[in-house]
Amino acid sequence: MAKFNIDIAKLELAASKLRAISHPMRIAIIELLSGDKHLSVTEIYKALEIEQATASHHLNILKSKGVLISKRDGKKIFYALRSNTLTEIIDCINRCNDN
Amino acid sequence: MAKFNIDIAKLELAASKLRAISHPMRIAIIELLSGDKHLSVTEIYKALEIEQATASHHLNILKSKGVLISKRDGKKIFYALRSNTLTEIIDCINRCNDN
DNA sequence: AATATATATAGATATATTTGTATTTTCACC
DNA sequence: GGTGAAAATACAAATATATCTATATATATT
Repeated sequence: MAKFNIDIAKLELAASKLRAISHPMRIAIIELLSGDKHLSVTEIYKALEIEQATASHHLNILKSKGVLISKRDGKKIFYALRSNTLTEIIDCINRCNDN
Repeated sequence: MAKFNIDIAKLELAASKLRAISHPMRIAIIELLSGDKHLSVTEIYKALEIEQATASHHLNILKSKGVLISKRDGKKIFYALRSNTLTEIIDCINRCNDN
């Protein structure tokens, strides 16, 4: 028995969630959606000036990790933040720029 | 001018900090050091059952991103959390397991 | 200075992530 | 059913990360 009990599964889970938001483009998406905005994939990839497929890929990562939710309306699919605590975490990290 | 002003440098900075803690082993290190503990590299790599070089590598990443501080005492170098807000962030992420 | 211990670094390999291009699916409308 | 728009998926290439083994550096002790 180690002095420190390692729960690999728990660590992987926490890491995978953090990894989901550890990317400049995905942080940009989160910031873009902050303020309870609901935007379509087209609006998002045009605002961020990236390929449609790239946007779709990042949106999928964020959704699969529970950061975003999506709702179809006709041909469009609107993405939004599932909770704004995420925005707060990003803000917090940004504020810690004192190193 | 885009509707959304993108500050790449700021996004990269935030992402790089998040990436620093987005790894199971590095989260384990943070948890191991939480509670204001000061541990040597040897204590850390033995507790986590990883190679010395691997531990050194992760410790360096965490230190260079301002997560950890280190202080030499004789032959040993002790690492500690620079601030425990990091632990709080990890806790918060862990608590959000409701997806 | 020689030796032992603690940590860091280098280099190679393996693995994961990101991105672009092309294709496919889903839906609305005619 | 055919067509066009919106989004997702597949695949390949480029890039980044992680890990191992080996080696180097720093410090203390004799």
